[in-house]
Amino acid sequence: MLIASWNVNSVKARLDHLLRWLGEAAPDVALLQETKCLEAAFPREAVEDLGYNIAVAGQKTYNGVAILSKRPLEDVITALPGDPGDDQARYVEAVTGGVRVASVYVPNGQSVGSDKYAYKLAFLERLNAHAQTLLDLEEPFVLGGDYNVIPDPGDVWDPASWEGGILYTLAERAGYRRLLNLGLTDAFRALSGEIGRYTWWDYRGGGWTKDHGCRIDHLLLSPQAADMLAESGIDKTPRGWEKASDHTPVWCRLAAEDAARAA
DNA sequence: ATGGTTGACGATCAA
Repeated sequence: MLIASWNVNSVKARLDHLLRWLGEAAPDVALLQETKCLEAAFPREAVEDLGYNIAVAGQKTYNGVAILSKRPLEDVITALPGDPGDDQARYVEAVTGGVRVASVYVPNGQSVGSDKYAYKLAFLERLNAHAQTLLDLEEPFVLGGDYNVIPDPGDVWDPASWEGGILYTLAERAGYRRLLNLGLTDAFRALSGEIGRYTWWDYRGGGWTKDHGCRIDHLLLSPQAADMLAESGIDKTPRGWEKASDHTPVWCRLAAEDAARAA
């Protein structure tokens, strides 16, 4: 089972890229972030024509997440538990092919100390609480998405210049690290010790051309999913396409025989 | 140069 995550930065602006990538990479499950449209405006038909079922948490202009799966989607929830007053579309979860998956768009946080920064840290705490609830089920699950957190110095092109800045403060990294401490596995890091592998390059300042990037998109696996982890990687290809998203897909493969057993 | 670029939307806001 091939599971991928991609912040598309507008599903409508990126529809041709999305369809091309779905055709070429052919993930069984695709977790999308920053779709930037209401559920009714999601290009459902074009995606369904490629054989995908769809679950959406939509919002106009900002945020928006989706799950695409070649298998049926069950037990869909469209908000991260823990704050009924939170109306931002940043979380959708479903069970598909015997694996629970979630598409997560952690807030960017804008600037350290801002209201948005506080919201980001609170969101990470809620994600920790929900992850613990899911861990108690002792089932395979994958929480994939744009975490907007650089975990370690090897995950950013110039750690010294990023020190203490947004995406890389000790508080953000601690909020992310607590997820690992609960028992989740970073699929990429579990199989690769490579530093300098990135998933996001800022549009500003020619980041892509200079490879000034950060690794902020992650697939976090429950122990039962990590036991099936066979392969993982970062697919830089779509970032090089004309009018690209500023993010590129990350993916992992869970061993088919074990995934079938779990189903 | 408190900078740079992109998307949604239609003046700025968010990233």
